[in-house]
Amino acid sequence: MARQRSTPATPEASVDVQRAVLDGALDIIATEGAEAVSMREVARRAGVSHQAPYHYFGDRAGIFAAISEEGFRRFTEEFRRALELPGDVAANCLRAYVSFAVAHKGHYRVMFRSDICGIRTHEQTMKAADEAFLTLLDLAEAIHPQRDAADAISLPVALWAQAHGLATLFIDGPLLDKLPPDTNLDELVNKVAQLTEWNTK
Amino acid sequence: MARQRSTPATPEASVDVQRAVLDGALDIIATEGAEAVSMREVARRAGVSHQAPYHYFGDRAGIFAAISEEGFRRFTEEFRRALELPGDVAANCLRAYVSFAVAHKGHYRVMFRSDICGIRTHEQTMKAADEAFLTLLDLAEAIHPQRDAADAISLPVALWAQAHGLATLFIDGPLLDKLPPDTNLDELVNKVAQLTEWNTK
DNA sequence: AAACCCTCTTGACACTGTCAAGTTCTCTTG
DNA sequence: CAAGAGAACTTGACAGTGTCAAGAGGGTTT
Repeated sequence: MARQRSTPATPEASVDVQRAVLDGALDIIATEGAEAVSMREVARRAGVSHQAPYHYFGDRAGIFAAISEEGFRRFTEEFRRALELPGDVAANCLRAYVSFAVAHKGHYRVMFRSDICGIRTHEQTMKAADEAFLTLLDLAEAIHPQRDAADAISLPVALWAQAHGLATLFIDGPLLDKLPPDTNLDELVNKVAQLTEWNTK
Repeated sequence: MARQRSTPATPEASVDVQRAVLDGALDIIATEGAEAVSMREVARRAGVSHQAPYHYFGDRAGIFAAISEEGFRRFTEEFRRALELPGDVAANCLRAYVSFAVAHKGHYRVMFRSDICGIRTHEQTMKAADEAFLTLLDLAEAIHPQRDAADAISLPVALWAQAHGLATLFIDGPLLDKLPPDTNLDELVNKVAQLTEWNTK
């Protein structure tokens, strides 16, 4: 009655454990919030001892860092796809951004919480975040290619703020309580996109 | 050597304890993040037993709810002042919004974290949040008074998203790491305000 | 004087993150 | 093919945590 796993120490199984730990954590984050994640609970859900997660992730922050990294990678992928879609690139990207956040609530909730994942100490996570930031610069470039080189940052920041604000308000904020219950979120995002004009004079 | 407080059971002293608990919590939130708040640590900082905070706030979420409520009240006050300033009302309010968030980091970090303060169970906090939301509607009205009654929500949402996004990126996000180190944040907010035009056709 | 409440305190419990020290398997090296 | 190395865990312990329960002491009311 020592253990349930049939092939415990193979590399294949270890990936399973790693994945199970992350999935367990993501599930808790999405349903109960990041605070509710405990090393022992994710270990329990993964069917391993309370110390197994430490082997892969070092500490609690390590789990969040891994989730953050994965989130930024997937985000970059999806955002790049939206960048290449025909039509209004700003609206397409805003939609993609918010869709990602809503669909990957667990990831998104962690991605911008540097307080819990100690991003500065996890190089891979930082690199993934940088990569994501580059796609944002590409969007700004696509919207307004010949803008002032001396102020290359205002438009990306404005774009990011709008998208990030919308996303966090949808996920965590008290916004949803204020909306009429039959509100279509996709439509609302579209309207916000139509409402916004970037003054590129 | 039973206790240090000279007048323990007077109402005046009780306000002190309440305030000390909140201030201790706010200090921790602003410097280390909300996760780092522990009932016992705030009690220790306030110089009371580990159960005293429970008397006033019920549980951990109660402390966050009280902070959130206080935050929304102060926010409403400051935002209303900005609404009545002469000049570009949208720019004034965006500045006021971001200033509030940066100056009251501890409060702001909690105000939009319904996961940790269980806002739905704290009526006073909800009311304060509603009040704040109303000021936002007033801003939308000031920007574009005769807008379509059937879509009264898009512009407030768009405004809120921009301000909230900017604020959270400044406070918690990885944005600051991406900016040139000599960036003036006030100026950046101004530029974003100038860059934005609300398509009110 | 008695009852009562407000403002706390002390004590206990199950649970948490994490350090330390095994244990069991697989894979490489001699 | 034996031996050692290392990966992938496990069990055990510790201090710290949130919170329930049961007071204790003063002020006010009756």
